[in-house]
Amino acid sequence: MAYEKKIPVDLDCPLRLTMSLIESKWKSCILDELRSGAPMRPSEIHRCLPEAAPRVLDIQLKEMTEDGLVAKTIHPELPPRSEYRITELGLSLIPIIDAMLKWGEDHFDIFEKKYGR
Amino acid sequence: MAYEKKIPVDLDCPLRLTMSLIESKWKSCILDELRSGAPMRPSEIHRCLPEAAPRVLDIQLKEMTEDGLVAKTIHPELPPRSEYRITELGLSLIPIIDAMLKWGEDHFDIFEKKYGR
DNA sequence: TCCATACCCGAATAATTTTTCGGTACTTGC
DNA sequence: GCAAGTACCGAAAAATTATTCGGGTATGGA
Repeated sequence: MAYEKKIPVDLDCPLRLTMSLIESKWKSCILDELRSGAPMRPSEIHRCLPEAAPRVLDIQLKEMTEDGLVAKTIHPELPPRSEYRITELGLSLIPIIDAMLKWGEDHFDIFEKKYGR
Repeated sequence: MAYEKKIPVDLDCPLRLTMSLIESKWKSCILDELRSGAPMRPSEIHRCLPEAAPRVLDIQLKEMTEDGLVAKTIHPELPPRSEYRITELGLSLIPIIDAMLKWGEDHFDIFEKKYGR
C-alpha cells in the first residue's frame, strides 16, 4: 500500500500511458530538476523539492528508474554515493514538461484570481 | 470524500498547476474527445469512455467546467438536454495532449514489452 | 563517544481519488 | 402501465497514493 504503484503503467491508450508515467505528484518536478542532464544526488533532490516527503521522492525515483526515465548510479565508495540522471527516454519527455511549464506560467493569473489566497 | 477534489489546483508551481488540471484519470481523455470543438452530450461521453465509471466522468466534467476547460449548456427542453464543449482555455491544452498522445504512440512498444500481457 | 549527515527501507496512517450503488425526475416508445 | 433513455446527485466502499514514523547501516567531525 505504501511504496509502489499498483499499476505500473496504463497500456490501454497512448495518452493514458504517457500520463501514467508522470502523473504522480512529484514526477514531473523530478524530471524538471534533472533536465540539464547533470546528475543529482538523492539528498540534493530532496533539498530542491522540500515540499515533498523524502520517502515519496525515493519511491517515485525508484519507479522512474524502473520505467527507464532516469538512471541510478551507486558509486562503490564509503559512504556510498548515489546519483540519478535523466535518460534519453526521460529527455524525450522534456518538451512535454516544457509545454506544461509554459502553459502554467501563461495562465497562472487566471487560476490565481480564481482559487488564490 | 466522493465527489470533489480537495485541492482545486496547485498554485505553488506552474508545472504542478498544469498537471493538477489534467492529472485526474479521465480528464485528458475527455479533452481529447472534445478536441474537435463539437459539443457532446454527457451520455455520448460516457459511451466514448466506457472504461470510466459514469459517476466519475460527471464529477470530472464538473471540475473541468469550474476550471474553465469546458463549458456546459443546458437546453431548457423536456427532457433536458445538456452539452459540453471545449473552451478556448481547454483548446490551449490540446498541443500538450497531442504531444502526450504522440509520445505514447512512439514509445508504446517499450512499455508493452516491459509491462504487457 | 556523541551527533550530524547520507542512504535506504518497512509498516502504519492519512489523504485523496475512483468506483459502486441507489435514488430522484422526466419523457418517449411499446 | 412500464421498460428504457437521459441527466443528476449523495453516500458508502474500494482502491490508490502520499505522508509520517521509526529502524538500520555507515562515515566524519567535534
